[in-house]
Amino acid sequence: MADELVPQHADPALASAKAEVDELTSRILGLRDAYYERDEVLVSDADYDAMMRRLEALEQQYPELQSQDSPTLSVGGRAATLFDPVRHAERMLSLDNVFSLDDFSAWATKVERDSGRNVDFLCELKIDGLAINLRYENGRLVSAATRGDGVVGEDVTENVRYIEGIPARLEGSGHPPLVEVRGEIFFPVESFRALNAEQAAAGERVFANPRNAASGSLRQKAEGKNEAGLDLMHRRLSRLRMLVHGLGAWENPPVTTQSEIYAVLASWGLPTSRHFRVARSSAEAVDFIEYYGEHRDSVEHEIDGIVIKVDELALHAELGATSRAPRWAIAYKYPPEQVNTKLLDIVVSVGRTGRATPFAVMEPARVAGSVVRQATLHNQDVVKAKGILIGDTVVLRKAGDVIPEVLGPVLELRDGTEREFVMPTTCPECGTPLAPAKEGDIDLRCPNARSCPAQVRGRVEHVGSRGALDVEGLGEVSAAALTQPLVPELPPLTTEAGLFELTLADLFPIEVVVRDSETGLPKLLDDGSLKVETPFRRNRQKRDGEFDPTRVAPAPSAPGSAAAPTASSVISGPAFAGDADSVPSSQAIALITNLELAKTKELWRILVSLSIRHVGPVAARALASYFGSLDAIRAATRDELAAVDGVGTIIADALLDWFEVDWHQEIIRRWADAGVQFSTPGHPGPGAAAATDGPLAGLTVVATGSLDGFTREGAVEAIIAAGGKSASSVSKKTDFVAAGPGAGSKLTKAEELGVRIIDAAQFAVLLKGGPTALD
DNA sequence: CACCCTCGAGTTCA
DNA sequence: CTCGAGGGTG
Repeated sequence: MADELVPQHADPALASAKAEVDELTSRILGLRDAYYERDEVLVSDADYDAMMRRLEALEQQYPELQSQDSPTLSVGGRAATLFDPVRHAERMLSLDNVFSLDDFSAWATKVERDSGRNVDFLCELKIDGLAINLRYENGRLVSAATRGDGVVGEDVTENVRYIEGIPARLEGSGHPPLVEVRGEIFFPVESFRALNAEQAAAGERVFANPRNAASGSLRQKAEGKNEAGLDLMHRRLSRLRMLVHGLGAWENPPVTTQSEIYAVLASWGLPTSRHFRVARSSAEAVDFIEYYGEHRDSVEHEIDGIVIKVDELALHAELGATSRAPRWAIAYKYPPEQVNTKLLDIVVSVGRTGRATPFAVMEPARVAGSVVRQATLHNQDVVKAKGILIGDTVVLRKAGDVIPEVLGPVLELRDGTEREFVMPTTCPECGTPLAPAKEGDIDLRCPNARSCPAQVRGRVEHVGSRGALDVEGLGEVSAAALTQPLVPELPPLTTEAGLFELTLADLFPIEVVVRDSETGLPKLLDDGSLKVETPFRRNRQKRDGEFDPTRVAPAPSAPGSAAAPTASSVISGPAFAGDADSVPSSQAIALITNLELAKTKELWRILVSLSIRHVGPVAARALASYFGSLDAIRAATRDELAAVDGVGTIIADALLDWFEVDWHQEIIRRWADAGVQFSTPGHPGPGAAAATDGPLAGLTVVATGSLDGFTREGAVEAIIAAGGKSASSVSKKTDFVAAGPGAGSKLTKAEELGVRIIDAAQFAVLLKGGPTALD
């Protein structure tokens, strides 16, 4: 869907914010002009400050709205006092922005109407860097200046001389005696990563993004530096690059189009971009926009949009310019991949393994198409390394367009009220002192595995998860409901030991406090009492006659599982039909039914659901197929366990340790008593895994994306059933990558490594007949 | 000791 | 889906 590749800004809040930003910008610039040029004071300082603060706030919320001549960028004149001012020979205009394809098309239509004919559009990448004006006199570079406010910029000539690719002297001939060239200075993404790695290693501040790095590098001052400092400064400058994209006034140019101008610039030895195209229609321009929306990462620099210019120079004069921007060009801005937002707090959560993980709680912010309010910070060292303080404005992005990540603070916006994050010494859920699992570990853990509510809740949820017993109806919400105390009684589950003993009567009384999805605070009723829900019971329907539990359809039974219990078999025995007013909800019946189904699932799934350290689906499969039963695993020695392929001494120790613990033994006993099957029927007993044969013997296959005819799980099962190895990541050892639509980085990796990629149909053929069937 | 792999965690969407 | 951490293997 095109909308997804290039999300539309249908957001009305954005549109009104843009109007306000434009209004504020022009008013403030007008006031400044009056003040600096004519010594007129038109508003009070307080009003002026209020306008600036409002503009800053808006730009912080919507960074894409910040124009290059925004007054917030030159506030305080800090940079202007460091570098000498330079007056540009010709005003450097900025570009108007559009934020949706519809708005772009509207602009193109208007341009064609005003021109009275079809128009060719020159499309190029909008580099996220610093606008620079180079002045050449008689072919020699005499001045390089930042954009500044468009009229006066800062003189950075000496620094620019160290940038590779900017000629001190123009090549060829035919250039006017005085010519101004416009371009963008940027930090290539690769160099930026290297720079930040070096900065971090040296304990220096890291830059939030390549643009900041470019700006910081270009604005370095030589004064007061010793030899080593100068050397460092020059090395950093030499990593910068520039691409030129425009030319100041040129009387009677020998060309008629903008694209020809680029050829001329290149012939003078100036660096021009390879990524441009002349579009014969606005539809072709849209193709260009969409293409680079998907391939933003394939370019050496960051891009924040696409610039579309009318190609024909004669039309530039005809269309003219407003006071701020030309009418013959527009910038299409992609939704930002990075935004600024406020770090409200750093909170620590405890997972099922007891690991204490700090995460950032932020003011909700839109990034790459969704609203984010939390992001993991991994551990206290990462918090420190990022240098963020609670209360900071932070840079937020989505790694791989999915996972929210806090990059770092915006140091300029600190006001002194920020405070450092202190890692708690006790578990935020149960108060037990946190400690590393072993000497030297960075991660802190809550050692109260048995009764820490967070860990019990996490483990119960884990049992229901897809990689374990895959119990429909046992997710985050039910796990929390089952493990929360029923004031004043104990919760239905104090550990996972009782999970398979649950009955409808146990679920029936559970009440859950309803929380506001925005604030996370409990909702209150009008009388001030807590609003609660009863997810496992609902009011008896009076009119529709009696409740008939057998009419509630059970979840579809897993293929191959014999004699799936039905809803009626769950209810039978000491039937439970609720009380006078209410009956079990369909959720309650589904949960009990699906737990019943889970008892006879494959041994490896049972193993995974025990939450033994390091025993995930892969190790569990290896153990299950080798030993065939939990008893055999329990009876095995350390060496016998470690003999299993994929299991080493550490996992062996983890298993032995796990079986030692008495409440773990209780889990096994009670699960077994409740009917959980801890063995694979028909398994011959411990021994080498059956020699793998089948069409895929000896082959490693990775499935990614949505493969027609397979679920994710199903594809994995099919690979194993065919005698192959199903891996979760692509490496040199991978033989095939079966990729469907929606495949992401794994597909890229496969292309990089030259691993053979097949589609769903070929995958099916491969499963049946092996690799030879493909050719 | 590299490499490659798996585990575990957090997050967001339809 | 991606990352860091840490295990297993050659």
